Amino acid sequence: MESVDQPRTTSSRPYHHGDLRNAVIEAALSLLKERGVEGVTLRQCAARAGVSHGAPGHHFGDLKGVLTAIAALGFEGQVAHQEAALAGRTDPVERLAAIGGAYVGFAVTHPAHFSLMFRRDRLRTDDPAFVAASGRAGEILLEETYRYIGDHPHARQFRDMVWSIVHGYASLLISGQKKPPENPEAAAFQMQLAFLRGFDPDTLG
Amino acid sequence: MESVDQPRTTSSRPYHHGDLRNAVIEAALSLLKERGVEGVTLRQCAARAGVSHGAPGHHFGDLKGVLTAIAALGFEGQVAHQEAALAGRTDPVERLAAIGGAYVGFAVTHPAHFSLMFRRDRLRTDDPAFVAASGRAGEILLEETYRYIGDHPHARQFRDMVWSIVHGYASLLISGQKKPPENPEAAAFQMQLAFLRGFDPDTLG
DNA sequence: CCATGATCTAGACGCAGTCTACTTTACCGG
DNA sequence: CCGGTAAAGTAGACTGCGTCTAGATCATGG
Repeated sequence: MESVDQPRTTSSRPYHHGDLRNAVIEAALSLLKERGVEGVTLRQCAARAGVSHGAPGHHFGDLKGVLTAIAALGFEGQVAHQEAALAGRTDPVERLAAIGGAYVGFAVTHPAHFSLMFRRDRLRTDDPAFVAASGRAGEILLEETYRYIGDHPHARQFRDMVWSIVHGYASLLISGQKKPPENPEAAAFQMQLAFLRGFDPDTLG
Repeated sequence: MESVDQPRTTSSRPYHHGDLRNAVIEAALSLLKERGVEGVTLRQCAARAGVSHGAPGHHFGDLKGVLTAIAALGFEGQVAHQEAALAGRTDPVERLAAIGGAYVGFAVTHPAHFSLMFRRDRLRTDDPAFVAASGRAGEILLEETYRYIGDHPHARQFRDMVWSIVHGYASLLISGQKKPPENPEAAAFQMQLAFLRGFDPDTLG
């Protein structure tokens, strides 16, 4: 049981790491899971990757660079989770509800990662990879909205309502403001289903 | 134009401040507004209050204590804003929509303060004042929900939907995920109104 | 009037981000 | 094959932070 915070070995380690960028990201992800957003530091990432404290800077510029990179991975993971939840479903209502359920499911399963994704102050929000990943997350919701209500004049407004509900629900659970049910993903799925069945989009305007 | 980060004067300042607790809170609030949550530090609070860097600790224990105190003030301010929005309104639908609008209005007007209120990692969430203030914020929403749908079997579930929508909308605006409309409070009011008019609570269950 | 406790100061410690100068090494054109 | 150049990594310094400690100051009640 060796301490994971120390360099692997001081002897016979090559001067160049070889794949430091990925090693730092790996370290950042483990720190994020174990210690939350504030626990991700450049020096700890360097230690876990077995390099000097300044090394990560050459690949990411600064801490924001690292956090932005793993935030983008967060959006990708969330989208992947959503796409998995869609698999095999054909009913547009169920698909939209499944998207929402997966949104919340990802959030409660990876609370620190989810939080980071919306921590504007800690991210470089104009980073191309981040923009692409977060943009895709919004698109998948819009696509399923169109599948549900077609070319409705207020489709975007409707999407924003759906988005607000699931994002708000996830945020309230994570912040401890609302106590989580046994199965948050299923609860979110049901809530979304209830909303879709009970709400008439033609009311918008 | 003297720097506000420095002690007021080093000469003729009494050894004891007299009202340091309030001075620190005042300093913390200004730092929060100017520099965001991460900009609120014990040392900066001390400097703005004109005392030594260790002095705030005697009144708040640690940084979490200061942040918790101003987070509680945040909930109180939000509730006050909501109650002001209720003034003169009698229609239960409009009242509930106004609560939601004020919820979002407070958030976009005081984004850093709003963010802090839900930053569990930076707060002592079992602090009595914090518990009371945040609890009151949930109650006012529940009260207006009851006024709207009466003693409905799924009143709490309905409240959670309303809460999720406004909280999610506010969060998406603040995190920059959704671009804000001209008047966010009015937009939230309208969205809430649309939701209440278009959604049938009896669908729940 | 004085002792006691609350309040405040000042210094130290460790950890953080970031900057700089320097070392090591990969690689590419000749 | 070789040498120069740029990338990658090291090590130290600097500042700011939270927090702890020992000591100074002062208000207050007995």
